[in-house]
Amino acid sequence: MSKFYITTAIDYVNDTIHLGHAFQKIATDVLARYYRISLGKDNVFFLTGTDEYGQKAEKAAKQQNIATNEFVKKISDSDQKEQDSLNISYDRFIRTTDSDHAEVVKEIWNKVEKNGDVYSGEYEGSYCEGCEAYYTKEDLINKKCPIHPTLTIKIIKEKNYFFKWSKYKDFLINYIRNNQDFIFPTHRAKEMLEFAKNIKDIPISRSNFTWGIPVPNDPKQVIYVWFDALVNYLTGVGFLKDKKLFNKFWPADVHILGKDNLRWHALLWPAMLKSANIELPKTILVNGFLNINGQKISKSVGNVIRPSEWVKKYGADAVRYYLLRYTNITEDSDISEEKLLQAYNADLANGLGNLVSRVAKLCENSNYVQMGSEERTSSHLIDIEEYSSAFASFKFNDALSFIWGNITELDKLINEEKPWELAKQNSPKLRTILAHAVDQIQEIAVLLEPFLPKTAEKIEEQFRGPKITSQKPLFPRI
RNA sequence: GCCAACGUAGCUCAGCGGUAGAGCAAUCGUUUCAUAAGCGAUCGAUCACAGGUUCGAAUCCUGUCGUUGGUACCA
Repeated sequence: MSKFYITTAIDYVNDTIHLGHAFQKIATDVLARYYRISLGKDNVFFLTGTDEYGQKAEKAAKQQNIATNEFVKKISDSDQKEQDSLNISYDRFIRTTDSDHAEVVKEIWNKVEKNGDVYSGEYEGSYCEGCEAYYTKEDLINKKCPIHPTLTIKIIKEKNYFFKWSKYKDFLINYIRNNQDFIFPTHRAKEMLEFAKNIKDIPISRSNFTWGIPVPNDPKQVIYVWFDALVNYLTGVGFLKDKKLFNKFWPADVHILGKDNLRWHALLWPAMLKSANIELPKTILVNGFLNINGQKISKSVGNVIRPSEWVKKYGADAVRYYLLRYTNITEDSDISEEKLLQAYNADLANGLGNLVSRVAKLCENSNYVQMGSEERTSSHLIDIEEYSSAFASFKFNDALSFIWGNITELDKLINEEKPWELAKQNSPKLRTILAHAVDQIQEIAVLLEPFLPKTAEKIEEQFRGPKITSQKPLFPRI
């Protein structure tokens, strides 16, 4: 692999992102930072952003009596602030309302249409005016909407443009079967294969609201949000604007997304790309959801926490650490502030922070001078098998366990060699032990870079030499 | 209802056919360079439950229960 293009899901702007979204952003950021080290900074592109069109956004804006474009900007800005608080190192924060995006969406629409995959049709469905949404017959209870049982369900016909999704049924099934790496974890691929068997054409335009990108040559219709949103992955790397950038980075190496929108990424997106004659992304990584204290994160439960709230209390690196160390990215995980605190004290304060303190103080007390502190060749260190294989299979918790194993080992070694006694005896062995300890600390710092960028930087600075001095604790005990 | 994943010590997870593992928490001991930190030891699991296959099953098969996801136009 010579380049790495990774994307997060773009978050829908009906509300600011919470810790659940942060989980995905942090994982993506760790991968981006890891590949920047191993492939070089210029060979990685990291895209994230906000998904802003659609009826829900329009409705939410109306409720708050704000112009829709102002409303979505407000949420998008606060999403970006949340990501920044976590030190997410995106190369572009895309908004689907960005002007270059609309151009790309229209271009894709035209390509798909030219390929004969767009046709005008009529969508007929059971419509609830309370929800402003269609229901399938199975969803209805006694032929009534489950949320508005007093209203009558109307059979509404809407003229729409349809995408010939069904045309790509066999292609999709074969593609998923023949490319085992396409959907990760693999049991999600099975889910998609089941669904693909019954794939039908879908309407990709709407006429009952206006907040969207207009259909080319038919301004009465707007493009369906998913058709618009997925295309952001092309816009983000300069599909029309910057051919050089696009050719370098496309196809995407990893799309990371929540399990709730897998279908669109695993089935609709590849069909759209195939129709437009554009190469398909390599891997779709499905992340699980976070629960807090065993409960779903939701407004109605009242347990929504913004990432920045935890960052304020514990620091970005602590939140990043906790969220990836005690979870499994592909599965649902349960988190709590109490467990975060436990991890903070046990691993960051007592483990990493204390080790850094004790080695620094030992160096300071013995007037240790770091000789020939040449730049660490980070990319070499990152080739450590146990570490890199964890990244290859997206096992962030394993990579972190490996680093903490190194921390424990160094602590043990210091206990055994007792450098403070060697200092009293003026033993020549002291220098050797300290040199080894400093070397190990530097290695640990490199391995930490993707996960705890700020902390790694502080450690690298502190141990660069020639003189190494004791500094304020990295993670004061709480 | 149907399809699928998951269910291993209080917690987070590893093991996926050959005498139950790690880290955290708890308890005890020990060191003093360090953030009342470190290190060692102990405690702690009929591997969801019930059958089956096998010389042997946490590991394969069947069923039951529980959790979660999907079951199309919802971001």
